[in-house]
Amino acid sequence: MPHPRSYGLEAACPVSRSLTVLGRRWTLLLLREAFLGKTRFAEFSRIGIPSDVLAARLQALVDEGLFERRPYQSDGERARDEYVLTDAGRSTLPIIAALAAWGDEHVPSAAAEPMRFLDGEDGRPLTIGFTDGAGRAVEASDVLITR
Amino acid sequence: MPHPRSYGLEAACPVSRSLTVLGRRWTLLLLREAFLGKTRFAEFSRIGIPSDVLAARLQALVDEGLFERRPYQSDGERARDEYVLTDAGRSTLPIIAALAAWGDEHVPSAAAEPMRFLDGEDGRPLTIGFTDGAGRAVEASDVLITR
DNA sequence: ACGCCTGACTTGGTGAATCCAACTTACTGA
DNA sequence: TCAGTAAGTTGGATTCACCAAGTCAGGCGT
Repeated sequence: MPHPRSYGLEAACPVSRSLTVLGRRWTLLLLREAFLGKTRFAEFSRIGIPSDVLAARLQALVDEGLFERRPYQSDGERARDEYVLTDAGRSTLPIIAALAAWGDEHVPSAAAEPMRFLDGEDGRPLTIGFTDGAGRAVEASDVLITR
Repeated sequence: MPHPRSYGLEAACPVSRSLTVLGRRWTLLLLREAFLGKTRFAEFSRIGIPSDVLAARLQALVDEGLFERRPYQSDGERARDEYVLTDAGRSTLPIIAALAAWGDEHVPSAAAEPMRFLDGEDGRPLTIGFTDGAGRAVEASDVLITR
């Protein structure tokens, strides 16, 4: 069973469906590492995840189409696989950004290293938030949710 | 111990700190329900969470300042407590919105009921995404992350 | 007054997910 | 040939989540 103890891929609520794929322990941190450029098993391993769990998560992320497993060879080393983000994987960036913004604001830490998001073309700092149809930002406190 | 088997409230990475508070099973779904207006134990219970886990999560959310527990009495019923979002709790809305958007886009379901976010003043539909300092939207595919 | 009902939990036992240490496999470079 | 490293796998312990059942308090019908 690929998703035991999950909310189900067929749930009506899209938050439940997302969490079925992304909600298990370590999964979102692996995506964060991938956005920071990590691709190999040993690199992901450094965040402290047990190696058996890492193997299981990487397999699941490949199966679900968030990571692509590719043969890789740097010279002088033997061939092995690397894990790179697919389009579906890359499109989780707003989730990572929203988590980072909330953590920076609401869970202070002496060791905090704030995470920054920049425009790829001109390097302007970016923030995550709500925008209307014309591309204008709207304060989160002014937003209503409807099912 | 309030956060066993977590990434730690003192982690340098804000994503890890957020997930220490928000990452356990059911927690983000309880926030979603709160945004949809639910406040009482029995209402939260309807999403399928075991009652012992619900009691533990509500207590943790109150302790961490995301929910406020308030005495509540509707006429003809006895007094009981309701759980309402604090400012810190309300500011998780971008996380919920990002999860909802990804789920709607990447985890299709026959039973899907898309989630909508509206401007509280004029009802315009809103989307979650990156904006620059001037409040203009930037495509997620053009965004760089830096540690 | 008495028992019943409902909401909000608590308890005990079970299974699943995670953790940890140790082991394996495949290749490489000395 | 031998040590070293990357990428796993395996076995056993621990923590977490699940489920059914029980508790407790206040209100209501009779």
